[in-house]
Amino acid sequence: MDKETDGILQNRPAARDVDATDRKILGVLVDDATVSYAELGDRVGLSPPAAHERVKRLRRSGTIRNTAAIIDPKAVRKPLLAFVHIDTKGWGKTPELMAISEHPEVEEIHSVAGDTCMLIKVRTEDTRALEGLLSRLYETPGVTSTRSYVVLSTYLERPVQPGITTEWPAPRHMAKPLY
Amino acid sequence: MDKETDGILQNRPAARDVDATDRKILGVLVDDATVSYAELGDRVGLSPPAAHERVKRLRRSGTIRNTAAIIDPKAVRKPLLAFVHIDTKGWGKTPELMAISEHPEVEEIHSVAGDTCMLIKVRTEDTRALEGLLSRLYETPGVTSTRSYVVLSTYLERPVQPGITTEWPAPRHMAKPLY
DNA sequence: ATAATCGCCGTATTAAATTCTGTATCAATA
DNA sequence: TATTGATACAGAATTTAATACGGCGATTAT
Repeated sequence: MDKETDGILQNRPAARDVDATDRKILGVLVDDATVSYAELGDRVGLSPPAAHERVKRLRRSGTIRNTAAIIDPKAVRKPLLAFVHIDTKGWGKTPELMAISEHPEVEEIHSVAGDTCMLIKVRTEDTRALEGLLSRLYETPGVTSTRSYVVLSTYLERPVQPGITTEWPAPRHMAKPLY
Repeated sequence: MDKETDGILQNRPAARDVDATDRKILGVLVDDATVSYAELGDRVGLSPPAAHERVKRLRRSGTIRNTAAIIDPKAVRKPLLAFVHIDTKGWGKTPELMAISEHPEVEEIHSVAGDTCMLIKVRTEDTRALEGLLSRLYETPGVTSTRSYVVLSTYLERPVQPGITTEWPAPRHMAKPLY
């Protein structure tokens, strides 16, 4: 199918009403938006360019909001993401923190304001691997467990542009389910 | 984007796990599945054919369940559909039924088994037009209202192939929301 | 009646999808 | 360690589809 470069908020491209042919087109595209305009035209009784025109209009008018891939959540389930509080003897680049950061599962280490402990973000394949990692972490001299952590099972991570978290309304991809 | 003719239930095309690049691809396609493979490749750091291969695999493995148009329900709301019981003096092609069938809003007329009245299916733009039609119908000599009807507001009608209603499990388009 | 508009078709052109071939990389194996 | 096989990729070539364009018939407005 085509890629429409002109935005949705164009200067009002004649918002005709959705007729029977349009509904047939929508019925096809809801099922499978990867059909060619030739096949689409065949199914609804139009020539390829005519079908193309219809779809373009349906997109511009917002009747077709989007054309999106529908993802199987099970297939894209990501490994576990855990935020773990740990106690160390100090802050900064102490030997304990150096040792912790050696583990590839540890992605971030934060000094938490108003608290005497560190917060680390770790990512593992499953709970078993998470437990193994934590026990290994707690074996590090000077590191003690606070038994305070959050474990999340993420689906699909999406990059967030710097700054947009302060925008309002929220950017579209923040409002959509993360799969 | 492409149209995959080979079915999903192929003989197990190596269900590799979804890696970081796949997730990037999914992130793009969830937002907008109309991007070309060239642009998709650009965004995830692959050549167009490589991106194509990845997407093909994601489709075959079922990770990408479908690529569908997302429709604005408000834009495709259909006129009212009403099923109305009416009393007539008889069955068959009586003058009353002929008069009723003259109205273009009347799409079907049924003789109902085990009942002495008729069931007609009518379609109007809105409730106002529906009321007007009904009052006109009831003005027909020999036709009296039973004050029994059902009014539905449909979104998008989809043709149903003859016979499939007896199939099990139900065909996919029966299970999907009708917009 | 006449002009204007709209939606469509057929054709031509452009762009993208798809195929093909060679290559680098990694893993398993002799 | 060398070798084989499989995998994923890039680049070029080919096929197919998307898109632009011109003209026609029907409908609507003037």
